[in-house]
Amino acid sequence: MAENSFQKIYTVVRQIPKGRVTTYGQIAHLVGNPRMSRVVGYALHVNPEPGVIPCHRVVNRKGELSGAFAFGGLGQQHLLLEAEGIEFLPDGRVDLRRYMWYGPEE
DNA sequence: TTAATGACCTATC
DNA sequence: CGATAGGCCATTA
Repeated sequence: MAENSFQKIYTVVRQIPKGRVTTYGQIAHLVGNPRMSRVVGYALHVNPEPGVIPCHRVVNRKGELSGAFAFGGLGQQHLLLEAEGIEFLPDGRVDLRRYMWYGPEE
């Protein structure tokens, strides 16, 4: 099935521990294709199962969340991440140095 | 099947 | 340091 790639991405995103964030490139790396970063964004864009897939824990390389949020907006993103204990920098980004999730190894 | 698009990343000017 | 260009992969039309 062509959705295999998507399924893998959703699985990885679902495995993200609470109170932690990761980047599209990192997810792509966990999926097995470090260059699938764009496809990762596309997979979350369609977001076939909102509420099940914590897209708010997926940020870009800078630590910023994508402008198009399928959950309800950046406001929801801010609340969700804050509710998980994540602090936001004055720039509106997340501190990847502390909350960057490097994989199921933890 | 070909062409175009995209919630990205990296390199260069 | 900030902005621009190109590249990579999969999905959709």
